[in-house]
Amino acid sequence: MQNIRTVTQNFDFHTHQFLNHISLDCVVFGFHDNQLKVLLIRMKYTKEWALPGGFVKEDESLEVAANRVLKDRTGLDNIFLKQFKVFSEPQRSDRNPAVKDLIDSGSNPDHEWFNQRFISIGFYALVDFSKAEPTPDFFSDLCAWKTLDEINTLILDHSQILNKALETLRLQLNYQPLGYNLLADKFTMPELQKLYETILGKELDRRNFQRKMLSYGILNKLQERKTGGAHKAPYLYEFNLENYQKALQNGLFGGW
Amino acid sequence: MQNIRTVTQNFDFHTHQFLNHISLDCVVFGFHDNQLKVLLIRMKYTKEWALPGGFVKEDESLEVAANRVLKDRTGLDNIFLKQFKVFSEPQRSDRNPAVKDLIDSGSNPDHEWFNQRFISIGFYALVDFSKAEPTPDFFSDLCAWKTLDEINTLILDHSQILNKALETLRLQLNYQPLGYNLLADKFTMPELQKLYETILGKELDRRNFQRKMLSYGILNKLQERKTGGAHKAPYLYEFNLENYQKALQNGLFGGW
DNA sequence: TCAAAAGTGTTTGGTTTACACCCATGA
DNA sequence: TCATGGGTGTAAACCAAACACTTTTGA
Repeated sequence: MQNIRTVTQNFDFHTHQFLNHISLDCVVFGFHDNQLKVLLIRMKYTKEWALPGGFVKEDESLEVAANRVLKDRTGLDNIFLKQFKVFSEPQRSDRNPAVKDLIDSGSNPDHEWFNQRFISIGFYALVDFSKAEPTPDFFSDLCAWKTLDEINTLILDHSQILNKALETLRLQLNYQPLGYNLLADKFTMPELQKLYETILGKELDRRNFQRKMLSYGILNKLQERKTGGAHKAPYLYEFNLENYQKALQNGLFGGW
Repeated sequence: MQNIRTVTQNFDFHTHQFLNHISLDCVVFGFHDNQLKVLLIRMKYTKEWALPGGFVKEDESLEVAANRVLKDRTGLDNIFLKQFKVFSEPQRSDRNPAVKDLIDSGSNPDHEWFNQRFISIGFYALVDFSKAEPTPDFFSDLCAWKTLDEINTLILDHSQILNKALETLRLQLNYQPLGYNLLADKFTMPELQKLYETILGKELDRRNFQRKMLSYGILNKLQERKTGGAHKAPYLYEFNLENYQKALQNGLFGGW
């Protein structure tokens, strides 16, 4: 197995002037094939899976840093993202012994950087699956979408971070424009419903869902239909963003 | 005006081993005289008002640190507290020039500590007003409850932090045991209603409020009444904590 | 004794739920 | 041609909003 120096040879954290002790991790959600997906990276040498993350430069806010990280991982600008929790257990960033050896081995000038204690700010991000181009970072050899049931162990406390993000998504469903940011510009009612069902983890009545959604006045029904499916062609809709934002101020009430 | 050395003479941040760049600020809410109150401290020399806050020791999680800070400010243990947002604008902890002079003056060994960039994790806390004993910290000469309309300018971005806490409180009203933590063990229905009205910033119908609250099954009606008021003596209630917690899992729905 | 606060109940109208029928499409 | 998914409609149950009357209390 290669020395970690190879891994970090072009990445001197001290000269890059990142703030000590502070990292951020992003739970990037996408929606494809009627399934919720999460963007993960695979570490180069240990082949462990992890959430994409990064550090904060001296002149960046957390939000700017997270946008930079996400731009690197997806190629997208202006991604919708929200802080949801800071993970700060003192032992949370302790690596397991094998990985620690890897980091400490040789005369890697950055091993102290990695072995310091980090608190990590968790962000969740919503992206249009079809527009993102998953790109690994310097420490990973792969960046890919995974459905929730494809995800097993993640490094450190990343599983916990992911779970908290999911819980947050569920709670914020009526307060954040999740549909707008996760779906393509034009989408069908069944697609929107599947998104809701996936996030909520339960099935909803097709007809009542449609009635309620339309009653909010946040959708524009298009004349166009989505063809190519194996059955009756459903209408396409787009969000009326102005009304959507306004409606979210008070929450889309009624409970699902 | 005294040298800042006097202020920090017993408080060497380097030997106390706090993490660099990380601070926390607490918005402590209490409810008294049918009004929502916030705990503030007054800085010793500048007499500016601020949110109580602190720093994180090397072996503490944020939550442990926040509990320590709150124990110091109120004398209470096991306070209900929640992170709500990290404030991380690069310039947010820049002091105004006059205060900066104060900190830099003399050969104060800690002035570098104060002049570094901090990101601050915002916590809101809910306490039983009657049990808290406001106590200033090393940098303040006064710690006191303030109603919202008594609060003018706060230092740094503390006004922004306070506003965000209030917004969070409003959004979490149906998901967190606000009543349980803000009211005394026994309380009247009108008191509970006033709490809701204060947080929501609008009036509610007395009769509908009572019916809905009782329908949740989270209150135990006591035989006791609260005497001493100028009018008909209202019944006292207490929370059925088990049912309350259970009900909050799904949110107390219906919207107010 | 009376104004103000508190306890209790009813009517009304809207919303949610549950369910049925018809249409379109590719296998 | 038929199984499947999609569009649209309706009756019943439920819940929330608006509102009235009575009781208790200290000033």
